[in-house]
Amino acid sequence: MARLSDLIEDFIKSLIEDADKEYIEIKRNELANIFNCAPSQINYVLETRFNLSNGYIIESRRGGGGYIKIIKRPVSKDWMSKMISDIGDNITESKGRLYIDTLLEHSLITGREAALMKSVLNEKILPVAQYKKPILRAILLKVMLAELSNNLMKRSD
Amino acid sequence: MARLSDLIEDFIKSLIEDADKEYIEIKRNELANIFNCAPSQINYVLETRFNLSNGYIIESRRGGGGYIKIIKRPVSKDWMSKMISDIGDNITESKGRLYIDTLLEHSLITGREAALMKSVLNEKILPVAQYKKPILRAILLKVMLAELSNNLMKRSD
DNA sequence: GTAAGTGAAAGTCAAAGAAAGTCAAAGTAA
DNA sequence: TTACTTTGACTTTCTTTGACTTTCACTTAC
Repeated sequence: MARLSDLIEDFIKSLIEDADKEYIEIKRNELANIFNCAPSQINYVLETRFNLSNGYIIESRRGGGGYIKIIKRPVSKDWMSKMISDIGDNITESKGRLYIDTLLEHSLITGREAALMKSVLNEKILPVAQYKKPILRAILLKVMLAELSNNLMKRSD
Repeated sequence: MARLSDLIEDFIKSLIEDADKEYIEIKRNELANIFNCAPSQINYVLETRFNLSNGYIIESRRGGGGYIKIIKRPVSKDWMSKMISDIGDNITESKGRLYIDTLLEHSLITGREAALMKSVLNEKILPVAQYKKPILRAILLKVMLAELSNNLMKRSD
């Protein structure tokens, strides 16, 4: 018996397939209704199947007219995607800067974008325990790369 | 299903676009009538979408011949430092996005920079305890704003 | 002319409504 | 047993509505 979560996962993936955008928007309650399950089941599927390391970014809003937006990072063989998988679960500030410099050298980002990206990797500013900084930094860097990757894709087919 | 507030927001923004001044004047009741909503809905939109940190100033007068004047105020670098002190020690994702949208609207940053900045604020990706997210977010946003402000300084005069 | 009254605005605030989020307990499968 | 799923009660956030208040320009009474 297929798991409900798997069915929902497939359903969402087919929605993304069919969309001509790189993202879809759903209503949590509607979806829960279709599958006749608790709304929080949807959150579970999103957390386990559509997280960053699976190549997705989730954005949402509560209240009237609320929504959940599921953004798929293009999985191609380009620089960006490779970098993202290269980075792994943790990274030092200096290594992070190297990645950013590489993008800059190849003119994939502007100087200001590079500066912006480096600013958040700054060891000094991250308000978490020392040992967690490389982890947080890796996540921040990856989410920025994912965003850029989306953005570059849009631009030049 | 677009939110009423968003429709009203867009409507007001297009009015400002079309005007050749940096402000427009509306009648609250007329506008409420166009959108078939409670007049106080207009106040809600003004408070949430056209406030100071969004780069707008509201002036109004009650009584017969009353009006609401919405002024789009030119935003510049020194304004960014004001933003930074406005933010305080913690901020929600949606408020953070508003700050970024303001910079974009006033052409201080590019769309890609905005996307980059927003990606880092994403509630879902921050790998810290729930209650710490607004704190981390505030730090990240402020450091990015500081970087930008620095960058803008260098560039023009 | 001034004061009081009148109606036409806009303002305030709190309650109701509409989503989504969280968390932990209970259920299942490997 | 252990890890993964499902469920549901409760919370938080954002929006919409409406009753009530305040302010202002204009009349009317004196």
